[in-house]
Amino acid sequence: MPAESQRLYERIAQKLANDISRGQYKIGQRLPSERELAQTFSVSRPTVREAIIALELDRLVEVRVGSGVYVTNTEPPGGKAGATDIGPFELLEARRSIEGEACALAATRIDDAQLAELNALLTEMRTENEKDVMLSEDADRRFHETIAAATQNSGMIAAVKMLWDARTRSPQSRSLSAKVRATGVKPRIDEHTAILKALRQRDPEGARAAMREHLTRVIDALLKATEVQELERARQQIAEQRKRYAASQ
Amino acid sequence: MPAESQRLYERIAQKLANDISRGQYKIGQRLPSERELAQTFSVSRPTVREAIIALELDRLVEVRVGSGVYVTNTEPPGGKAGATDIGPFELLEARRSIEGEACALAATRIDDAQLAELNALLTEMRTENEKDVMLSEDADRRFHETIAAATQNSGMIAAVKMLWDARTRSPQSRSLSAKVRATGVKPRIDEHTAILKALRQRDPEGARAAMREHLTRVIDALLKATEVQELERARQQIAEQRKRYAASQ
DNA sequence: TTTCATAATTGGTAAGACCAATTTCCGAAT
DNA sequence: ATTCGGAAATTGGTCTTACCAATTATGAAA
Repeated sequence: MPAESQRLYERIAQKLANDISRGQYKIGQRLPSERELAQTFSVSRPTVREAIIALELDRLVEVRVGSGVYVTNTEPPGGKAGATDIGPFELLEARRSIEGEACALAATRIDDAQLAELNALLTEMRTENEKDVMLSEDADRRFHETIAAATQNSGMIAAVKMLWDARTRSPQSRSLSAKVRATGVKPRIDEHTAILKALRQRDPEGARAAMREHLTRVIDALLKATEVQELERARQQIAEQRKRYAASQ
Repeated sequence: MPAESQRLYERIAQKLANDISRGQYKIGQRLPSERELAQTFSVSRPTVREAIIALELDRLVEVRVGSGVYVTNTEPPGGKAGATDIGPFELLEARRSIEGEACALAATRIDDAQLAELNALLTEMRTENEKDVMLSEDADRRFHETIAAATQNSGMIAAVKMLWDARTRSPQSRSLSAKVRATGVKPRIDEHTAILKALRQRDPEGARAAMREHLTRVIDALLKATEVQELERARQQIAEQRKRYAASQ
């Protein structure tokens, strides 16, 4: 019977997880006792225990000794947490909102060492801008992540990092940024300089504004680039049609 | 020994994980048999099995029936990717910044269905507030996540979700929120109502302000709660000292 | 040496028992 | 009638034993 199937406890765990996400058991509610579950599923208690441990490690349930097993979540956290593919414009809009706030927070807490690092990254971007675009983009990322670090808030740091990771991961964003690069748009030195200046002055509102301004311009550049791209695509399509039309004659 | 300790299988799993990351067992190598492990750790075989299942779910090992348990990784994948433990106050500060912006974005894009859902969640929070705190907290989370969803920006959605997941995951945050619950602080209906009102009016600035106000108040409540907690701890410590002093005479 | 069947090993599961923590509930005291 | 305390029932935690199935090792036969 067990053939090449998955293990018993995995099936039980999946059934229970389904029941939970299906609303059979709601958050805060108690599951049937291990003995009952064992009988219901016609398996032994150890197997039920193994399944419950699996659910517990997925933070779906929480066991309280002597009391029972309680539902704490309706779906596993890892479900699609880090794997979401975020579109380029969504990504930039989110960054404008989130990094704008991060920048405002950073302005009140950044220390001189971090300011110096930002300055160094700025010159790096300036010098690398010409020869190596990849290097310059890396400096760009480190610039933004240093600002996030300056907030001294691991939640903000994680959020910013997540967005940049998503950018790296997303095929759409990668190809788009390649296109933008091809159109000659490079990381904007002056905008980054404005951000650094506001941070130096410990000016939260100014820092936020500078960061939002910067990312707004990036969005605009991207829009323009995709416009060009769209035009190119349309032109090609027309040429295609023309050819077909000509061929059918 | 049984005290308030963690469960046996967790300790065994941790020992094994340590041995693995320590290089005691290298990648591809076979672990001792369940029976041997049971003997060396002086526990029963089911317990060893539970520990191995825990390692398996962390993708540290892979079990092959009839053959043995093999090491596949030297450290859990979630090492510090999404698993960062964010402190309660950091978390709330990050949420104030990020969800504030999310709320402002949502105000311009939220549709009537989502407004209705928010309203439903509000009444749910109100009615469940008295009887079941868990349910009411779940409604709270869904309220905030619905607002994030209303931004129609998967970057913002992912960021907000990440922070709430971090809260669920963090032992610190969990215990702290339990403490706060004990002091009688419940999800604030009126503050949520203010947020909903601003969203209804499609007022970005008002929505942002309402959300920030709400989370600022939560931070204040948490501060107060920890103060009380600290006071209690201090009081107990003094009583302890007094007792010892009296006893030594 | 190669091959193949048998034995030994290993994980998978079942069943039963006992312990400790928790909850429930009923009787006694107020 | 209400409240308080403790016993009993419930529940998860762990151990022990046993047997099955898959895999691997062994060794005898070709």
